[in-house]
Amino acid sequence: MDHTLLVLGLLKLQEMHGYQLSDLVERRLKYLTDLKKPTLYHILGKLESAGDVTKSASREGNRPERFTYRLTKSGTERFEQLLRQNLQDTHDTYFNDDIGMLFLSEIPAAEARVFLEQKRASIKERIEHTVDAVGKHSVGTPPYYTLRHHEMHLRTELDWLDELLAQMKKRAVREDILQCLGETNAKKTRKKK
Amino acid sequence: MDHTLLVLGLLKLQEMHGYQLSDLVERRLKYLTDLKKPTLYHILGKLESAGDVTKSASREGNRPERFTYRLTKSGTERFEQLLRQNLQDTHDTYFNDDIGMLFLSEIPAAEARVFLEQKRASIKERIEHTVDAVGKHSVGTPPYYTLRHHEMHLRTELDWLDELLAQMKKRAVREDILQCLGETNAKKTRKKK
DNA sequence: TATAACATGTAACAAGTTACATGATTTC
DNA sequence: GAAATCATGTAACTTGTTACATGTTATA
Repeated sequence: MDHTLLVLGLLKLQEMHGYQLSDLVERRLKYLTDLKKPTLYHILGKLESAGDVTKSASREGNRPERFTYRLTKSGTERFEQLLRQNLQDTHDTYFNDDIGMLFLSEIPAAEARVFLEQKRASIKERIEHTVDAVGKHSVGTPPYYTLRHHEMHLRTELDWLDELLAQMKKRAVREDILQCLGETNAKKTRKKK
Repeated sequence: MDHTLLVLGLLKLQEMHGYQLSDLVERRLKYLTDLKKPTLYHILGKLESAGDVTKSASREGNRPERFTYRLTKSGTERFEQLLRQNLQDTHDTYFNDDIGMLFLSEIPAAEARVFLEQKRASIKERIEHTVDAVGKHSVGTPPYYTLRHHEMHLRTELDWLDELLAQMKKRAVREDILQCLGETNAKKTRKKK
């Protein structure tokens, strides 16, 4: 994940201290990434030693000291470069669910159905939360678009599960995974080039 | 990613040597994960010292030695436990694209449109490849379901990009990202609990 | 005869996680 | 007076990546 880009981008919008950044990510952007506090502080430390951000201390009363991070010129350049890179790259997305699904025929069909139904219910719940969040944003803002993105993929997840469950009612999931995956034991068929 | 589950599962289907496993993953399952050879050998090493697989050497002629890995009883148990865990867990999926999208208004609209059009083209290509691959599998096999899953998400990606591009023609992407994300600078509104 | 495929790894590094450590202030 | 929130980090660990190292055999 492009955590460095995220941190640079947020600091470009506004200077912030670490906790504030972390809070923003954990509350408002948790559908985007799961950046943990120690990872964030680690990134901030690296950005600082690279000269992309500056750190200035301030204290209110007797509270712990706060360090406000501010983008430097080099940080702004770095941000723009990483942003263009991110927008140009094609990112593969992998679903951890698929790994389990690949071996679905290794457990009894009845048990599998229970798991899938549970998954379905939990996705339905998430969709509702996401729809609520989308409704709070006005069309045309970047957070709206990314939230909408998230919502669309959750709906696809639901559609896929429904397709799978419907087909499981008609036929069992077949067990010959390896054969389906093609020749693996036999000498590979040379690709005629 | 649940790479350990994947390796255990494949070895449960058939004993294999490292290169064979790696080849299978890279050729047939590259839509599922991007497991690299050194990572695979590392996982095999750990499984071996945990007693989940056994390693037996064999040699054909003067070729480099091959080590065939075979699941042990404890490995089979471990597999079943990890599989049930995977099927029950709700996995968050994050899209690296979203991080760039969040800052779309930080570059000129015309440039952004070019990037998005490129992304659209590359996704269209992938869909075609995936449809081809789906067609080669028969319905009811696990690889069919996971490939179909992949295809559906790619189509959603295309739909989303089209929605975004259509709206960008009507209105500019707004720049007030922080305001959209809510109060960050002001004292947080305490949630009334 | 060169390159692709077969076959296995190590070493150094980068990224990220979990648990721990510390201490103040505000709200219930 | 306890719990949540504010605020910052470190240390140890896990996971994964890139580059390197080595050598054989089959195909173009």
